[in-house]
Amino acid sequence: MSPLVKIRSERDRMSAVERRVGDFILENAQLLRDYSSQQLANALGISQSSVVKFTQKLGYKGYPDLKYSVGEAIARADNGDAPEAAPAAGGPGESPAENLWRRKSEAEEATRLINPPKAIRAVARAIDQAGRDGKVFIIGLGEDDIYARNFALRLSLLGILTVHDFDTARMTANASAAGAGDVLLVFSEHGNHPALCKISRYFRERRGKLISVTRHTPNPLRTLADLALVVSAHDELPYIQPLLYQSALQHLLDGVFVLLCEGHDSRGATLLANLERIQLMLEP
Amino acid sequence: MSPLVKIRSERDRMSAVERRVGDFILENAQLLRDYSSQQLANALGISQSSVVKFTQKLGYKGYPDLKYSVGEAIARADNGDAPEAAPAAGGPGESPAENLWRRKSEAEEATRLINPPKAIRAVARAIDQAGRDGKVFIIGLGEDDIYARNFALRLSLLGILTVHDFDTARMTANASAAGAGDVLLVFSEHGNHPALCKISRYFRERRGKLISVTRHTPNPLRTLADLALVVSAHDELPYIQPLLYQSALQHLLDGVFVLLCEGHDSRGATLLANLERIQLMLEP
DNA sequence: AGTACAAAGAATAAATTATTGACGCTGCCT
DNA sequence: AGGCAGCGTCAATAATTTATTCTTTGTACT
Repeated sequence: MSPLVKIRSERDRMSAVERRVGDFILENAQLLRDYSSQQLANALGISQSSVVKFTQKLGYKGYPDLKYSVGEAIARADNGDAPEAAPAAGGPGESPAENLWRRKSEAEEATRLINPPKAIRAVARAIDQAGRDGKVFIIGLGEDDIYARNFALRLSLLGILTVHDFDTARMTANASAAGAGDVLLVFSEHGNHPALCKISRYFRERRGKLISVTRHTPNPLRTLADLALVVSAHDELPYIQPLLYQSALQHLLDGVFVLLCEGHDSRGATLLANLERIQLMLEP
Repeated sequence: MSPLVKIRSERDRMSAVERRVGDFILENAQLLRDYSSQQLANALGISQSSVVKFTQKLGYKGYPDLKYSVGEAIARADNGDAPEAAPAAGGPGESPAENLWRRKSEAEEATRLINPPKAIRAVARAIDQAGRDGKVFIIGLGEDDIYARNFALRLSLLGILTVHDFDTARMTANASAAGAGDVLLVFSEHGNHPALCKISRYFRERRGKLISVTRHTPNPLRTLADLALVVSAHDELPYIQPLLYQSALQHLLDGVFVLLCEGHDSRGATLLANLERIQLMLEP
């Protein structure tokens, strides 16, 4: 039980000196942090031993024990978010860094909301499957290439064969090698690049599984896809929005990645081995 | 600032004994309540004075001060209401997604802690300057290439001329074209790739400004650099740690990027124009 | 090799905390 | 009224805990 509540409840049964101690703590709980039992006694003009006895009567082992509990109580009272609650929605005192962080969190949460765990698991399963009996194709253009490249690297570290392209010509060529059991991951923020759509359609004709990663808008690519991951990220500032998009997308992909890792021990082992090998190569 | 986060953020820089103390506290924070500094020392088989020094290095007045802060942190963590129902951080009731999100936040916060705003501003200024009267060279190998590439793209969108390489040969060649007023951004998680160090040294000889982006460890690259950005991210799971690293690093770079954008209206205009042009190109 | 420096521990000083015993007060019983 | 039991307070002091100093050890850098 909170020491503050305890003090209040016992207050009536206390002696005069004890009551003074109790009242002081109730009113100056936050000061207690820097008070020794002696200082507290001085502040009240009483003896140090009275302070200690007070704490013991309340059931604590001694003064430091009570002090610790009061600290907990205070921390619990201002429910942790004091630093966050104050500069809440775009307050003026908010630093740019904190603001950015908050916006990112919002985007990530929004994105998490529109991608049910079921969908994410389905994507992970599909990729896992393709990693066993097939290939994983990945494509993204422009900025999307960055995300595609990133994810492709992660997958190869897991021992999943990935074919990563960043132009439509090559991917068109590669796609002709695709068949059932393969997966194509298309990264396209707006989901309406004609060439990508064309490739996607072609890929589906060859009975491959299509996974799209786009904004949460109605768009042709997403419509084509067997499985669709969608991202939500908005900001009025043109230089902020891409950051949010990336963050939310990254978080989404990380979720898939973790599922892949946790699915099978063998994957984890492969990853570890690969990481070590790379480490060695980079630090001779 | 939560002592637990602080410990995590400093972990890289700690000596072996200090790290043991830190890890013990991170793992047994709730036990600390009943431990004196001597008992803690015994539990770890080290001297009591080492424990005290540990607390002081972290910026606390002494052991009791740290202990009090840890108490607060724990109290804040289990949000006051459900004392036992919701077990502390990392409990089994927590979904993987939420857990990952929390770990990321911690890494980002720790990273923010160890990079003072002043340092970030200095980096932004240096890049901005180079964007006007010079060139910005960027290099990263392996996974670091992803981050380097990402940032390079962002810079070019801002109208800053960037030379991005992902192998040492090319960069070596390019570096010979460097001079005063130029900036080299080196991405290297562990900061001890010999070739990168060599290039960096060479670049500095040519009077260019060197900016390193590494883990928060003492490492050669960071030592060489005029300006150093550092990242803190840890997890016992080998497949989680890279995600945290990336997240924290990304957040750091985003901070720089935002500063660059906000510094001058002209940059914002360039960005806008570029985004539009790209948009058109991708969606004819 | 030699020096400089940092880190850890042992010893010890300082501080804080807990206990003891003395003193005084109040209330109550004879 | 006198005396005594019980409680509360405090000063003194014992015990514990914490902080500092100093020495040793190991390590990195000439």
